[in-house]
Amino acid sequence: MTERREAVLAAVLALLVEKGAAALTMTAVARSASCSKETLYKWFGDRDGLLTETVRWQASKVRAGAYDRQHLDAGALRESLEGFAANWLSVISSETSVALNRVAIGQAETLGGIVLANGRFAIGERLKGLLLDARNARLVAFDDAEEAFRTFFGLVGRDIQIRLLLGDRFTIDGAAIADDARRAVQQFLALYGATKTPAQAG
Amino acid sequence: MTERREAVLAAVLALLVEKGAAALTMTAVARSASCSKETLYKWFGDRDGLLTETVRWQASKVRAGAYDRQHLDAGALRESLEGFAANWLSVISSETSVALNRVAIGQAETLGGIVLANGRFAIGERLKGLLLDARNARLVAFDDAEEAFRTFFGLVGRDIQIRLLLGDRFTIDGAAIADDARRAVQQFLALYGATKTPAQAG
DNA sequence: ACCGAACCGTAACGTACGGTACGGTCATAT
DNA sequence: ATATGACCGTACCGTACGTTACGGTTCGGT
Repeated sequence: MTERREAVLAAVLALLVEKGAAALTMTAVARSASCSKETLYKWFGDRDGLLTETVRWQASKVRAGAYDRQHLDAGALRESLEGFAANWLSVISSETSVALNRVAIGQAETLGGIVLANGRFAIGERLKGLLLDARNARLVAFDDAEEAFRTFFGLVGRDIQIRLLLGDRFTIDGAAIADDARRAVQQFLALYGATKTPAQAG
Repeated sequence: MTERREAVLAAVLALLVEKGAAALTMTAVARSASCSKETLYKWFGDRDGLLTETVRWQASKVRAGAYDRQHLDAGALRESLEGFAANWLSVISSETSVALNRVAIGQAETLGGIVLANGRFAIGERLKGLLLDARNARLVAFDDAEEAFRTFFGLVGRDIQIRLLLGDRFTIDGAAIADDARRAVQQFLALYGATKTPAQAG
């Protein structure tokens, strides 16, 4: 991935965020990236290839949220879960993510799988690892890690992503994300925590 | 709303579900509905009007899930919540809803608001009514009905809608919906129920 | 100095689609 | 019987966009 290539993809992303998918014409990309259309086609094949490359590139930047596998006690678990939750919330509420998910949904056949693999399923695998470790440490109890993760996913994301995708003006700043993450983890541990925590939440 | 009009909107919906938004050309609609393009433009103004009308029409069909306000005890509450949950799950997992949400997301400026108003916010208002009644009856405890509803929303929907929107092949039959609804309500009541229910779930 | 590759800017091409126009048909009303 | 109007099918128009082609420029290698 050369630097010039990344500049082009960054231009695609910027256009997507600012003007929406409809305005993302090859001409607009070429002008915005100060490159010729011929170069775009030589590098990316066609419009679909350019979009695919952009989605992949952005997805590769989102990777984050590994947790510390050492000494997993209740506090470390909570902290790791909150880290996952806050990171995930900041991703899905970012303008970039919203714009990219919009185009991926518009071309679910070709792009949806990429976004799913790098988003929902990537975080699922990482989080399930944490959950299984936590279960081994008798910190949580569940039968099915996948189901436990899906509940966590729901408690964290709630209605945020669909509202943003559907155009609801909706700003959520860092403090709100931190609060949301804490609440979601609190609720998750109330449901799955092996140590009895008060069921009251919200 | 005349019958012929509905037939046209039904054709739009069918095209949307079968072929996707990209194949939804005015010519295709006219052919599929066995009407002329001129009629389409006379009736609906332009393509956007046709889409808007279709979204509105479908939204008007989704209204459901009023609950029985009489004698709200723990059993009736659980039953009503499960009814909401199952209804909501069946809606968002239907091919029609997926297709319609896809186009609405693709045109979030014009269509997203309609879908939000008739989906997320409509069910929110109805469910908050139930939750407030339940709180009056000392069946649940929360400070903010909106927040409680959003948690319910997350526990019910989890990752289903985003996965379907992004093209994940994902069938969920009536039995699975019923199971999911029961689990979600169980978890919700574990978090918000005033009567102490076992926090164990999943 | 010169070559070739890569690239830029722009023009051009083909096509597909939104929107309009028009002739023909059928039903209803007078 | 005839007129009116709604509607169908199709042809047509203008435009926008994906894609290709081409002339000019820059730049590293020899």
